[in-house]
Amino acid sequence: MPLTPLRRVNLAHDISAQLSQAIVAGDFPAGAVLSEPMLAKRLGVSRAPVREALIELETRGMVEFDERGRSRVPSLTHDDLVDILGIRIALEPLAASLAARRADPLAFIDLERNLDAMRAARTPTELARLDTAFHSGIVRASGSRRLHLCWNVVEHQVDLWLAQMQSRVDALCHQLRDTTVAAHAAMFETIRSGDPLRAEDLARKHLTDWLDVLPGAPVV
Amino acid sequence: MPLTPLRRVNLAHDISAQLSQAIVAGDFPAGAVLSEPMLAKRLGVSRAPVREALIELETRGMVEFDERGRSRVPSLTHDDLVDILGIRIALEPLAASLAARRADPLAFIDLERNLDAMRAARTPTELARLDTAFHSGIVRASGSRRLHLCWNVVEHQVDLWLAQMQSRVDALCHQLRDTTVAAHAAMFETIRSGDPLRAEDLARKHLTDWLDVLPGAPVV
DNA sequence: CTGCGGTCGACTGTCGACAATACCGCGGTG
DNA sequence: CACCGCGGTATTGTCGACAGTCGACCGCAG
Repeated sequence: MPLTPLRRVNLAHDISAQLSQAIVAGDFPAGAVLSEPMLAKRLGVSRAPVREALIELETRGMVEFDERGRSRVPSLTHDDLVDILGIRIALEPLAASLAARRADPLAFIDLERNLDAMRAARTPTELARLDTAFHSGIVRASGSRRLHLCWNVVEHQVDLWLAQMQSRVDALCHQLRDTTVAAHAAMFETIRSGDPLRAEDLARKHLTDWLDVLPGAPVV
Repeated sequence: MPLTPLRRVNLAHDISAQLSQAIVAGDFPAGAVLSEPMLAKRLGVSRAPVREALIELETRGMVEFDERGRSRVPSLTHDDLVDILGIRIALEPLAASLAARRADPLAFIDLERNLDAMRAARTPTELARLDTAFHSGIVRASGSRRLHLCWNVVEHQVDLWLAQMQSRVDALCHQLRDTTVAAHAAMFETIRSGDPLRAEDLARKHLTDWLDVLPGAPVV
């Protein structure tokens, strides 16, 4: 073991992650107010780290501050969804291209493991989670810290969307499961083979396919 | 007067803006440690809002936390610059396209004013600031809140870059001034005329031009 | 019954304080 | 002379507290 002694704890970071999960899990529905004392009490900590976590989530668009400083879970509309997808179509092909150029074997392990997990996944929720994780993996494989910062925004938005349209997503995932896995596998192979242009195209195609299929499933 | 009652103050937000400016102004060079007590003392506030501002800047990549929690100004390399430009080439054409589709007259006023200011600008620093502001204006004109969140990351990176390579940037700006103004004017006209495809192309071209000119000016 | 003012509770923004920890320089020791 | 331990200092992470403010609720006058 490399014995990499852990960095000092940071409650704010943990709280941020936990809050994300809670929101995605539907614990705080769209529009819900996240009051700091309430969260602090539930988490058994003081308000300071809670505030810091909320600020972090705000810059990623996972919570919104109203004019009075209260944080709420934003509610997404169908337009928001198209908006998010547009940004993904801009960013992810770049990530795939960079990943293919970089060819980081460590990242490949992650991606491959994700593919296996996806083939074995049972519940649609699990499937959706793995789908997002795969795309995250590609961004990480790109090796661009800044692209990753941007992606953080997008990822949280996607998570939000998954939380708010769970039923639709479940249906779609079930329906598109094989297609998705095949598309991911193709992207992975192309990236591993070191073909940036084709990887870029595949990533774009994979996302625009979603754009095509979504209007057929009008959201809420 | 419309009497538009002001939202409650938030020191953290102001501090964040002021810190950005200070870093860009070269007050804190790359690698400098931004200790919370020092900043709090200089700003005449307590550490709490300073911490919150630092967290916000961290999610935008304008400061980095080391393993011990200290925040530092990141130092950018030439690779980082190419990286940033790559992301801009991914995001800004999308912004231009959306802006053309949206055609928000209010945003147009901003852009036009910026163009005028740019034509009248004297110092290269002023020119660089206006250049970034123009691109920000296009992102704002796109009307996409999420795109704006992503852009925040990029903008701060560009600011950092401007701060750290000031001499090069000054020289380039002076040299490219007319070209830049012309490109901006063309983009503005295209967006106002409501031609998304052409706006997208122009934005991409404007940025890839930079990509071409930069290797000729090796950084540092 | 309706509209108004006053009061109560809750929440945010900010502050100062405390424990824990890592760095720096110094003195002692082999 | 080199090395190790040690205290002082600075900084972070966290906490509890306080003021200001806003919304909700209630009683009262018209």
